[in-house]
Amino acid sequence: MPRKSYHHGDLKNALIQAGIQILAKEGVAGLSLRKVAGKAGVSHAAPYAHFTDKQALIAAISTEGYRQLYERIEDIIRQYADDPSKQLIETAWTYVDFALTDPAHFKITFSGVIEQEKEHPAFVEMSQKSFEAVVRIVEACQARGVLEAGPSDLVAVSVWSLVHGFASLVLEGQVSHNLLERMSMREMLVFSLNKITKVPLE
Amino acid sequence: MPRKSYHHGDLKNALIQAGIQILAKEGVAGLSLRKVAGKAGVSHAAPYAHFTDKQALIAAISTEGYRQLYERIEDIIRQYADDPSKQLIETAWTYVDFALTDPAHFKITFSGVIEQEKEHPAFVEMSQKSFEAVVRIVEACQARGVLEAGPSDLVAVSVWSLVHGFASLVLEGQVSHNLLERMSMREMLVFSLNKITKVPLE
DNA sequence: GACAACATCTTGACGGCGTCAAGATTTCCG
DNA sequence: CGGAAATCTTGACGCCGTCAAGATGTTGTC
Repeated sequence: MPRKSYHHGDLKNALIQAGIQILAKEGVAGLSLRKVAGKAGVSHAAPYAHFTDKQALIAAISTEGYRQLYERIEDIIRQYADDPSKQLIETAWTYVDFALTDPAHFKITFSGVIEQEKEHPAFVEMSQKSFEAVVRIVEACQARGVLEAGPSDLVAVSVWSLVHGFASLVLEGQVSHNLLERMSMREMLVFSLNKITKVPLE
Repeated sequence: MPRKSYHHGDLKNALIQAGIQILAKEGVAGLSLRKVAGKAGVSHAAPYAHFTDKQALIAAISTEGYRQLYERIEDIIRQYADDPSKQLIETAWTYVDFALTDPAHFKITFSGVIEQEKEHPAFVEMSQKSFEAVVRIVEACQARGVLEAGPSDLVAVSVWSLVHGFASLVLEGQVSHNLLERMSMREMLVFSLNKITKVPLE
């Protein structure tokens, strides 16, 4: 798809999308600036007009991953406005589902591929917004007696740890074949979540 | 430190150790085969006599990370042979401590940097042995009523998820400064662990 | 409407990287 | 002792991230 004009028009977003596609097809190791540029139909150095270096592009791709997660969480909160247990489960599952559906994008977003994250304010902002959404869900669960009382940010760290850890273990294939024959991913996730709730979910 | 003879003698292990040192000083991004070779005092292609490619060296470094963790877990099990609660806490803490002490080595070992892990049997074996050690601790905890009954491998996945997730969040700086002022890492970890035990630990 | 400043993109170059092939050196074993 | 095998070096290849210089298009100003 060649472009008509010398200027691309929306190269920055095109590069981010190209990057996400390359991640899906070739994994984290296959992601290079030159391939991303090629896929967007520009020369190998064109990305430097929009990103200071490769890390900046990775940060943008990660930010987009966080943004997608955040949107889904907000949708779930709205959809189950009066059912905090459901909010908790579905948010946890959407996280694990992200990991299973787009492993490389998940890894680059949530598994510390990005270094010096402090230098990428947009990334920090999206990660904080997502965490705050989890805190809101935790507070709603506490109000209904689904989770024990206590500092909501602290409880949110526990919940977030459990879910992130589970997704990581699944991605790394550390969850044994034996176990997977006995129950589904979702059942295992709910089993784990039930360990930290006062009331059984689902 | 030049070597006397043409042959190195123990180049394979020297390369692994050189890799671990480079990880500590320059992080995951700074790890290259050529630098590892240089640090070991051999030419840039010498590693290929011992590793089929860079992934194989990374797998060996990861296996060594898992081996160190496994040894510490076994020590803890022996040291607290009649106190499963202590085994659980100390094993969890040694995992988080690894992440804090040697972040890059931890990431490369436990955060899915290695691809196609099935092709590296030594790595798979060490990861299974470590998981089985956790299963043993879980079973001991269940026998004492510290953890609820249920399939021990399933409960172990919950515990392992929580601990791995917590370590990852800490490494990525997702645990807020605000929270860290109120309590220590270890207190947060114990707080989370207490959520999944029947009896308070510590 | 001209033109200057600016943003965007191309071209070409550099060193570092993973990898491979060919050959040198040393060790091992019959 | 002598050849086979293991180990290491040298040199090359293409891909990579990055930078500098210049070409091209856009925008704002008088």
